[in-house]
Amino acid sequence: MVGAKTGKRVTAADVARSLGLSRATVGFVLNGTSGQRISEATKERVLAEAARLGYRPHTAAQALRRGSSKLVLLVVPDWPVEFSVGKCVEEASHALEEAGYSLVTQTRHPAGTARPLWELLDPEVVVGFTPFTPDELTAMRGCGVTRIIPGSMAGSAPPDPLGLQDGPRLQVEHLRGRGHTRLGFAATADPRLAGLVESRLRLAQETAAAAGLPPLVVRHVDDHADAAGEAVHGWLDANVTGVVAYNDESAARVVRAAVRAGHRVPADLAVIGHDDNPYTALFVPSISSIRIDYAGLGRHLAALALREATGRPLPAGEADAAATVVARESTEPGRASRRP
Amino acid sequence: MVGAKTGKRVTAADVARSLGLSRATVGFVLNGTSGQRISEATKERVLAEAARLGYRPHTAAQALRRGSSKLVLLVVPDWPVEFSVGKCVEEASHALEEAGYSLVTQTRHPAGTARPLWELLDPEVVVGFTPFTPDELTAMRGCGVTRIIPGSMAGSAPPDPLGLQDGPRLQVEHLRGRGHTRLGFAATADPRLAGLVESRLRLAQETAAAAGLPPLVVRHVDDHADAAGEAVHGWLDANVTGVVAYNDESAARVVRAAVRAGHRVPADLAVIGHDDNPYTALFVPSISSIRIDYAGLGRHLAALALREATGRPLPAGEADAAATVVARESTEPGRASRRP
DNA sequence: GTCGGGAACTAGCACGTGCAAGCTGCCGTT
DNA sequence: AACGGCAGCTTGCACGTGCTAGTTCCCGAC
Repeated sequence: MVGAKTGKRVTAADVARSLGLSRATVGFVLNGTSGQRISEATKERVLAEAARLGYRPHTAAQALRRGSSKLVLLVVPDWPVEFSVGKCVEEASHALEEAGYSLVTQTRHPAGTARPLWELLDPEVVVGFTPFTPDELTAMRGCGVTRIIPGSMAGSAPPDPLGLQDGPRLQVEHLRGRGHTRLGFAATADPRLAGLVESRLRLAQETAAAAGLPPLVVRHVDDHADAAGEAVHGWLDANVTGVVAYNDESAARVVRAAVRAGHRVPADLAVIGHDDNPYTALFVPSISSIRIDYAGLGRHLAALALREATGRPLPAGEADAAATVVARESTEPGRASRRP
Repeated sequence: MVGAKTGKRVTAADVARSLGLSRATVGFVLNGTSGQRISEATKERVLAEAARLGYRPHTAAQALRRGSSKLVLLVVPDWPVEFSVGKCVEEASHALEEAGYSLVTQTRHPAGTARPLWELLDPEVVVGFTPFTPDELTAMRGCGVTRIIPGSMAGSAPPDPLGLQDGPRLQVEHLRGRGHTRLGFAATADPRLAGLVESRLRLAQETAAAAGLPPLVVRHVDDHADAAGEAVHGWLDANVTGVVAYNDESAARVVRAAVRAGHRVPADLAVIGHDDNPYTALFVPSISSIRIDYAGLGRHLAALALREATGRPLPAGEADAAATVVARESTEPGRASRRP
């Protein structure tokens, strides 16, 4: 920290000069370059002096010299980002750090007026929570970004390697396992979430179709004051007994409307949410949900990025437990189907 | 885009070689360097060829050469980040872009295991939504970051230049203007929000004290199932007639509990929230709140950062309208104070 | 003719780093 | 004594850019 006084940056040359060594030696020690013969005494002197002067490698110079920025860019959608996503990011950057990489996140805005960060950070890998549009892909390629996750749709790789598609599948299978065959889907009308709603609905429909169930009856639960009440009414009229909700908030709207209308949850209508919002456990009845293992997802994302950047293979058996069902009262099987 | 085929980066030297010019000329044209005599024809040729080859300046090389990264780092707290904060970021990065700067955001995690970005991006300015801890400040200084907003507490500058402190002040003044003198404060028990709750409460208490009002009666509204109900009861027992809520969710809990207990809002208890969540308008009664002009806040942050980085002064009269009261039914004055 | 002067452009350094290739002793072997 | 080998270091280039200090060339003035 001594050099900090001057305001000038402390370079490796400063360390070398201060010790009467050459810059190369200092570089070898600081990088731990293999195939070099440096005496233990010199190594220690260099490290001590670097610490004393408060040396910090100049990232730009490193990036220039080695041609790679050691950066991974994570593009986060413009959803209401809950704590859990933060956890995912935290975990991912921690895992990347161990490999010498750093994570920068950018929120993708619908307006999209701001210049994307991949233009100026030239990251080695760009990771998106959701697939990129063709426009974005060509833009990235034009900026020299070649490693992109999820990969181009040209390959036959599954479009969603992040385990996010497991949620809707688990919701449907959970209800089916509880004996429900006619299902509803509770959607939100928030336009900002339209893409995600669409995506989750599609996955749910696919799962239902694959299981031989009829298509889910879709209702919006928040486009006007009593939307949820009408939705519940509509579902019961259509003999729907189980509702897959877009997320926990939608699920809560359904549960509240059903209870207020004098129906029993889950006896008349079972409901399962998504995201395992802390509040779901507090409801009466408590609401079943899908818990995403965001920490695990973060590690998985980091592993994917590292494989892309360094070629190191994925650690085995990590991605499977990304989503799990948290069964609570709102889908409890034991409750007899009776009206008060 | 022609050069993109090779996979190699297109440099200014490539453009120069392709035109039979020197690299310096190309540099002058691309940077619009003043004090240089370049013929109009050459300028056009250079620009056209650069575009044709898909030239993109190497950011790391630029940063190395000019010694500045043209980056501004925005440190966002680990709150549940709503859409509105995204809007703020979007607006700020747009404003910075016009000055040639770019915005990178980092979410500050409580665990803090990940290495902070200011170490490796060396941004010219670091902007925080909330003041930095002394530890963070010294860490930044050690990394060569000298321009920090909010500035060090050593100076007597107001600790919150971001206009965020206006919210609690406006809440108290709004209720006082409606004739309420004994006020309550509805806090959340979420430990992750403790710092922010503390901050808003302190500002509210200061405003109340300055206005000659007694201290606000603080109650948590979500630390157990009927916390809000008990809070309402407690407030009414203490002759509280107006409640300042930490945020809109707290406000909603208070309103719901009050209505369920048969009280009138706002006649028996007026409530004002904070953040102007879209749902507040949908409640019955609709809930008054504080609207933060996030777009304006973003522009203000950008202006602050630019002043710090370039010395250009702040555009006048921007920061004043950061927070405004949105008056709705939950604080409506006309409703006579009567019980049914 | 030559000479000043300006328009138009170029040579080349510096930024801080990573690393390939080379250089200097010293020691053991023949 | 000559020599090979090796530990331990150094010299020096390259990365792509911004910019200062030139250089060349042409044209008009004397």
